[in-house]
Amino acid sequence: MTKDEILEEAGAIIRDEGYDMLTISALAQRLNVKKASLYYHFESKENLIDALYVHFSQKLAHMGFRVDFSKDAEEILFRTYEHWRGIFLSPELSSGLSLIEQRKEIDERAYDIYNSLRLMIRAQSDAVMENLISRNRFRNLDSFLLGELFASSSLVRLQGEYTKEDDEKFISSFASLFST
Amino acid sequence: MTKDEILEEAGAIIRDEGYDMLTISALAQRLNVKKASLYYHFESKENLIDALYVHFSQKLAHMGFRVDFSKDAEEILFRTYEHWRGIFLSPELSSGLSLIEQRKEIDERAYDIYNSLRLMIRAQSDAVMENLISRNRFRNLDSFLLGELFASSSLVRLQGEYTKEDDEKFISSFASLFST
Amino acid sequence: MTKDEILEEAGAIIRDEGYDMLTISALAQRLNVKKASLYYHFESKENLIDALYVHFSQKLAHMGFRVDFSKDAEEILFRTYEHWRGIFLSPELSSGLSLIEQRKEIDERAYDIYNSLRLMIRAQSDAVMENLISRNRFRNLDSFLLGELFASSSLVRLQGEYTKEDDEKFISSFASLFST
Amino acid sequence: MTKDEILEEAGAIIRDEGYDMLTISALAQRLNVKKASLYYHFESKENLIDALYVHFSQKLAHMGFRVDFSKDAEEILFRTYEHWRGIFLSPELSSGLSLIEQRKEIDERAYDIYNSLRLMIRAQSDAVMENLISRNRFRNLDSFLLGELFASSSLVRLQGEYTKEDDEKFISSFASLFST
DNA sequence: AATGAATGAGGTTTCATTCAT
DNA sequence: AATGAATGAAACCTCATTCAT
Repeated sequence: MTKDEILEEAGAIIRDEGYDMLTISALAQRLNVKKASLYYHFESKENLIDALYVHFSQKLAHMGFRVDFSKDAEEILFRTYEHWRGIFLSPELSSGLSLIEQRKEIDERAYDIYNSLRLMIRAQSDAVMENLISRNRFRNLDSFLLGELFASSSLVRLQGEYTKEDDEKFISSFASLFST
Repeated sequence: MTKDEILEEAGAIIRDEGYDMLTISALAQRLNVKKASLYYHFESKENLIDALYVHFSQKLAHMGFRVDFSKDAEEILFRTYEHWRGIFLSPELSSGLSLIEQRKEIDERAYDIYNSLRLMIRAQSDAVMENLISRNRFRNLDSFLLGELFASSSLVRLQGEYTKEDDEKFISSFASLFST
Repeated sequence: MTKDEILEEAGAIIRDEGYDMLTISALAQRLNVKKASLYYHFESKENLIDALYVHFSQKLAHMGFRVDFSKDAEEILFRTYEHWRGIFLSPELSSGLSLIEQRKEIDERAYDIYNSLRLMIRAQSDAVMENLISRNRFRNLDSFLLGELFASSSLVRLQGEYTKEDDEKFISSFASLFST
Repeated sequence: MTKDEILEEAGAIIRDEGYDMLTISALAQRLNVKKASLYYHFESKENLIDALYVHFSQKLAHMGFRVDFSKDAEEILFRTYEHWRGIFLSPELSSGLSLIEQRKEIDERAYDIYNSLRLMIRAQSDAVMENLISRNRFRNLDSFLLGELFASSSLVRLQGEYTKEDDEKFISSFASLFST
């Protein structure tokens, strides 16, 4: 049993059953290990949770963002959205996001990560808008405003339950709204 | 001590310290009452939490929405946003929102309320957009799309830490982007 | 079950089995009570131990000292010694003394009580010597020195295992050594 | 790491933090070694504690007692006292004494050592008194009683916090009290 | 309407110990 | 000679709950 395996399982509990259900007992049981064994790897539960934040934080930081800007506007928006969707739905990251979501109002560590994720998405959205405008695919509008509109709408969609079709319709509408 | 006082204090704990810190002991202590006394008012903790959801749900339902559509577009958007802001920041509702936020991925009751709040905001946003378009204050665009853009951006803003000035700048930009 | 009963039993464990054997589990078992019940009466184990020191301290303070100085020297010394013996052997106080003995080098609370007990005995010893000298029953010697000799010898005896006969022989020898 | 180093450190824990704080974990930590390593040197904790008693016992046995009886009474008493003081204050022995002190009422091994130490001091005290009397430096009094008085007073002093000056004053008073 | 007293279950953590390496 | 990894038992403590008063 490695630290990472423990963290992965801890994340799964938080995602599936809620932060308050993450107990050392439950964690040990799911890992087929005795409670005391966990204390060989982590000094305390608090310590483990801390590692959980760091773990997720690092994974997030490793999510590179590359978009092929030679495609048309709708395609670019779609790929951007898909990139973010990949973050929110990846089994690797979903548990971290669930932790953040549940704790962001309570725990500063969670809030900080939540914030930096939000800012990252916003920055990428802004960059895409600027590019689309500079390449004349979008009309010459306030790229900062478009960035916020696209980022926020995407964020809300990613946290809700939308069908892929509906997402596509939204992106297509968004693209045509601002296209040249 | 009334049921409402208990619920209010329970909400405060959830908002200030987190859902997992809502314990009968903590609640009793904050109310200067003995633990056993709480069982006179609520059959169980589960019961109390249930009442908490109902309590918040009812308060939400009582938030009427009236906008004076004779004003100009920016003013209408601003008042709409302020209405939502009132919900998110009111001391009465903030603890309920915190509960919803923390539990919406775990507890169906929370998810349902979260969803209906989201849909309510969305519906109001749509209605405003339709009205602005029908009154020729906004160009004849897809009201459903504009509704989503405004609602989502507002939602994200309301959950983050934006200054009033920044909010105003956003609304003004939004208005001028789609104005006739 | 009262606080005093708990403290009494806790003292018994310390006396009979040692300070390190005073556990909440053992205590509950001896009291025919569940562990959790003890936490209704004391916030924590530390808290309970604190109460134990106070409990013993108060009992000590209530030990009045009265000697009839009309008797002869040997009788007075003997009664004084018996008074101290009463402290060390009384079932009520013995457990407290055992706690003090075991912890006086480690725990300041214990050291303070130990010290005040030692000083009390010394002060009574001094007073007896002064009286015996002033009444011409003892020769005109350094009462302060005699006080220390009698107090120290008594203290050592009370902590060891001496027979009553041996104690009496000691006191009689001591009396005749300094008598007029 | 040798057995002796382990015992030394174990003694230090007992002296500084108390018998109940002597744990394998704490011991390993202070020795910058992993817990499991200690089991290479000692079969069990009980075993180690046993060794601790033996260790101390042997050290005690090696404390030779020699006094130059050609000196005057005060000097002889002083040297005797200093010899005992050396035992109680030596860094080598202090931790063993602390162990004995804490456990003498609980653990027979501790009680036996405590007793033999007490008897050794008493025997030495008696011998000194006999010698002083036989050499006419002390009056012809009950050497057995004087032995007890000096031994007990010294013992109490050595366990308390007396200044060197005060000790000297006591010895000088004691000497003049019984001198020819 | 409130509480004193108790409890079973389960929480986090520490303990001494083992064993393969 | 030492350690990484694990564990059963037991430590302290908190939880929601009950019930007679």
